[in-house]
Amino acid sequence: MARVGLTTERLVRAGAELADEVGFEEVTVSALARRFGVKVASLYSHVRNSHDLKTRIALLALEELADRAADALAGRAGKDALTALGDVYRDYAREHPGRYAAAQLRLDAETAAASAGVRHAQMTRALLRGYDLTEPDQTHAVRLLGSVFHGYVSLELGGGFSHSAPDTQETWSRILDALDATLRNWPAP
Amino acid sequence: MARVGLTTERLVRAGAELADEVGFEEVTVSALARRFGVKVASLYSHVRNSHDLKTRIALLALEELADRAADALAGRAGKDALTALGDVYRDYAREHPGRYAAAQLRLDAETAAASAGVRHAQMTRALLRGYDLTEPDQTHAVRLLGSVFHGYVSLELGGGFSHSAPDTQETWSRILDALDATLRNWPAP
DNA sequence: GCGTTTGCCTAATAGTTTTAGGCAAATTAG
DNA sequence: CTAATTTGCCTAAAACTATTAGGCAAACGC
Repeated sequence: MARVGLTTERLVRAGAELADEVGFEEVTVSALARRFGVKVASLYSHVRNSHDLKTRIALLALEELADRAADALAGRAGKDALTALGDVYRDYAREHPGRYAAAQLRLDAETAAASAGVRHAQMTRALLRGYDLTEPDQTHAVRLLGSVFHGYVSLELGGGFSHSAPDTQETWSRILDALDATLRNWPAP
Repeated sequence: MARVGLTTERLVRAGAELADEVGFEEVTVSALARRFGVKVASLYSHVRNSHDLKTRIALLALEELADRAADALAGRAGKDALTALGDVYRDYAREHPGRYAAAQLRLDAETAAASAGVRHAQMTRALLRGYDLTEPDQTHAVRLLGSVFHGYVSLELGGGFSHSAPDTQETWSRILDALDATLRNWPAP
């Protein structure tokens, strides 16, 4: 029988593409097998099960996102960095909605700790060094940024701001302005 | 054969409970039939299909949430109202994680327009009357609030802020403070 | 070439979704 | 109060997904 050359790597990569095309929910072992023209059972030598496959796609997305973030943040500080980081999340979600959804998958504590998720937290903290925040306010601010970025991106992607004026780009800019102002002038408790 | 007394209403309500117990993802026609002690096919007289069931659960959650919000906002203004609304979302998500997840389901435009989703937007706008914002800033602010509330709640629920100091209640308070300050002092473009 | 590893296969089991058609219980009518 | 009708839940069946066990042949190491 002709061998297609399946590897875990190729499966995960194809799974990520599939997610972007049809949605992360629809990524299934069967669909992936179909895409490679092999039988479903053949995938089970390369991924443990469906959950394992999805987890690996999530980890891939988290890494790609962290790589982009690191790139975008290099040499930037203050509002410039804030905008760059926000844009990384927003652009990634728009370019790769399936991967972005995958990145939202709940990982168990151990997997999460070994994932690129920690880099994300570190980079957000690094960004905040451009503002004048000390603990515990820095942590509060990390969480605020995470909330706004994730919340905005997922609402926009889900059509929550659908087709109504003013356009979403304008809102996004104004939200970044507002965030910058908030961080520069963090209110006392 | 003994009749159990299935109705669409009862199915949706039980589906919502099931969602809170095992997660919205795991709400399945089969599981619901099991819960009622009837055969799977019997449910198809009351809900069109699996997607219909999930949609109805989502609509229920949106309504419950809107009712709570209306209650909480009555007689409040300014930061008081802001805190009350934020707490409604956060508390609801903590009490009913499955329903909250359901409320995030992507509805098609028509269904969304007929849902309690529009009440949510209206209430947020009403809240903003306590601040000095005019269009289009008001819309930007509606979107900001939606992003922060949804983003924070879903990250907290997903364990994104897991078990690290400072505790999430403190962060939540500080985020509400920051939002209030931002709205009182909305930055010019 | 020969043996070993490994990749993909067939076969089988189990669970979910959905449709079609049937019988009996509940409801309405005469 | 029986008879007719509606309705509720059932059985049966097809299609798809997930997963495991075991087999054969291709690729590789010598």
